[in-house]
Amino acid sequence: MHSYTEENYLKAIYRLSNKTDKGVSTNSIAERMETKASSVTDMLKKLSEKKLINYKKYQGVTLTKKGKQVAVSIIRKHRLWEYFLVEHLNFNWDQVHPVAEELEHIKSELLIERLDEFLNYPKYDPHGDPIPDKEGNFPIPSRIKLTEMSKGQKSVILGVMENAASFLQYLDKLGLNIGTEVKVVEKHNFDNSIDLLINNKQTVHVSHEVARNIFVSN
Amino acid sequence: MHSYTEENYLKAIYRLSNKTDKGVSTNSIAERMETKASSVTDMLKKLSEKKLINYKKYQGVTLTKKGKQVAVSIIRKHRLWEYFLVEHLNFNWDQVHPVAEELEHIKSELLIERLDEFLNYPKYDPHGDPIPDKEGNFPIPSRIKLTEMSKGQKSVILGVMENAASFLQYLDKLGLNIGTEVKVVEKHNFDNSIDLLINNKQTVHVSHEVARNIFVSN
DNA sequence: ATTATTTTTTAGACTTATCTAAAAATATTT
DNA sequence: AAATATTTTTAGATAAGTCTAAAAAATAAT
Repeated sequence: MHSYTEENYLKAIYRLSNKTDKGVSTNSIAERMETKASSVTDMLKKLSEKKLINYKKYQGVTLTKKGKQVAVSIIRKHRLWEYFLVEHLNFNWDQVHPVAEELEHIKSELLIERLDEFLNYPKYDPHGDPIPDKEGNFPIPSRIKLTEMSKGQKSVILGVMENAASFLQYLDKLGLNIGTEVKVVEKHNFDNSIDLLINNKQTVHVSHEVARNIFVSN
Repeated sequence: MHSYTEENYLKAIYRLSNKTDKGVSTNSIAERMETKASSVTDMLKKLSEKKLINYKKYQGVTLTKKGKQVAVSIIRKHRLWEYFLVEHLNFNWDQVHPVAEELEHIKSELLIERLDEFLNYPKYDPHGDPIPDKEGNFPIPSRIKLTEMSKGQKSVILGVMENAASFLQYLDKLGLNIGTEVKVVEKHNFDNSIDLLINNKQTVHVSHEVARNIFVSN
């Protein structure tokens, strides 16, 4: 069907598409895939021939319906496996990504349906990212960035934008996890950092950079 | 580390080694891998350079200690995944092989250790094949072929030698599964077929070809 | 022990995905 | 708008794994 590599390109293009409404540039793909622009161009031609992307030279690319379907199905597999690893094999949330990166390419349809059933159709992965269903529909998330909360407001952490292990470990250290209750005690204008009261117990200080990578319930 | 393809060659050589005490021939590998002898030769050179096999031109190959370790670890992963698929995802025993064939190449050490723990350290896969432990040691099997049973003897089915889906489905139809109690009612000399009483209920007739692919407890 | 057959290896070509270096197109600056 | 800089594409090479066709070695047959 599609090669491991093709699937990874489609996934990368999908992710980048969500950040702009224009076409995705060759360089941005190269950067994300940690490869060279010339390699990207070669692959774009191939994906275009397979009708997985819309591609005109120098114009940037968008996914076709078919391409989007493939991308979403890979993301679905990735997140279901992450959920499995954390819930059943006792992985930490900062350990699952590289393993799921491999598991997401296992081909069997039956496997992923049965896994979904076994896990009881989870809606969010361990990082709080939404898991699309079999038809490719995402659960409607009602969440805002932590930076958008106002002073005195209370909320619950739903997920993160950045999945790097180092970031997740830092959050663990601060005591910030999925489900943690937070209240904005103070917002500092000079650097946009925030003082948070967590679970009505201790207070922690988070930088703007950290806060903008955390989603809370709305 | 080792490529998907290298791992498959090592697995094939390991399996073939168990059938002869001489070195494994190029042609036999080619047949098993459904590839051409010339491709096999190329790969043998590569595996030899990596010290995974002992190879001298025209002589046939054997696995080195290192090569055997890799092969056994792949088999371990394959069988643990098969067990998972049948026990937790409700796969039938004739559906698991192709999926496990992919899953066995997932690299994470932690994954397979945790999976083993989650499954409660099973000793046999759904086909009755022994699962080596982390150190590569197989459980000592005490089993004989169904063809070796004598008239009147009672026993329990422990496993099969042939894993083709069509064969497994045929066994299902006959009512023969892992754990099924069988008693040899009659052995027919002219074609070596056997009449079996299963679970003290119905009697079935199995050909020599079928019987020699079934393992029973000793 | 020579010939014939089978097995195995070599040589050269193809495919997929990658790279470097250079050319072409687009964007930015003055 | 001309010059400069950036982005993207092309051309040609490389590595892994495969293939066909032919050569070399080993085995079997007369």
